[in-house]
Amino acid sequence: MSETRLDDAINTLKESGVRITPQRHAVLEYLLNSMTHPTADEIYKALEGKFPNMSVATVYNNLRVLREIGLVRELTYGDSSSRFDCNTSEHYHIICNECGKIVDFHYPTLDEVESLAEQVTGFDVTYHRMEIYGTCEGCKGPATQKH
Amino acid sequence: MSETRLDDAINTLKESGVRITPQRHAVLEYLLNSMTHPTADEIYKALEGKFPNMSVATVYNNLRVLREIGLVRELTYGDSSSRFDCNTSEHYHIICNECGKIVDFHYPTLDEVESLAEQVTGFDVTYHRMEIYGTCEGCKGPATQKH
DNA sequence: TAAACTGATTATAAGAATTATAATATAATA
DNA sequence: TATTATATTATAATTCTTATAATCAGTTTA
Repeated sequence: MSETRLDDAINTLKESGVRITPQRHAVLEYLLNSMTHPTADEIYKALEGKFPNMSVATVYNNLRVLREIGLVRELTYGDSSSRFDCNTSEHYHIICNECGKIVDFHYPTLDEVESLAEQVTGFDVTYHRMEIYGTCEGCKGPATQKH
Repeated sequence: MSETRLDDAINTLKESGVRITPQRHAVLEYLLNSMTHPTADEIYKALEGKFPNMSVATVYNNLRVLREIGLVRELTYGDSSSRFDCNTSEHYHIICNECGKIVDFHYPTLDEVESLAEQVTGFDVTYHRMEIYGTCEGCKGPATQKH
């Protein structure tokens, strides 16, 4: 479905003079098709079958390269490891404090906040992030809590 | 200036049945008087002089206790280590991507977003976080970039 | 006051996530 | 093809955080 997005991303890579290696291509493709904001380790495990010799360092290196070009955004939630997201379509996240589930939440982009922040602080604003925390329906249940 | 806030916080500790040890008191006081959202290590280094025998684990333990009571909020920004904040007055943060500087940014709480999120997702919302990212005035300068 | 109990601190080790290093391999260019 | 530059791999090192066990301090009870 998102062939265009992948092509666009690869064009961006080419324009940046970054080589498109099989591993790099796979990391990018996996991120584009993934809706779950994976961690580096999850990406590594997912591509292990296709690239049995791939190192975890390669995943981190490629994520860094993709982030530097602006194709990928690194997000740190409460848990220990970073999560990675292709920052194409704007949306927010709501996160369950009990089970860690992450659900997309569509809401108009808070442009007003950004522009006011620029005026007040003198920063050049590039983006913002917002997460909502709470308890998901599954974890709200009577005695069925945690773990 | 913020004697009242410290007293309030200590009362909360007492009501929760948590012992008020010198180390715990010091961590709490440091956080209340600090405007910089320090990391655990920064707190440790700041109190090292007063408590030469204090362990880093003590700082982490106390931060966890204070967080569980609700006196302290743990924030994970882009960098590697968590930062801690006394979540008394509601405000947002704007963060410089170049130098990591964090500036408070006052804006009306986004209650509307929370209530809409509850309706749409079925979560029980407890709180939200929003951070704005950009380049601060100091880092915007001509060739004076990074580090 | 003494003894017992609970919780806190310390020192240390262990764990996990990420980054750095050096050697090898691959791709691009002349 | 030869040369050069970049990527990958394997491994080690760092950093942040948590777990463990022993010691210590404060509180309660007899």
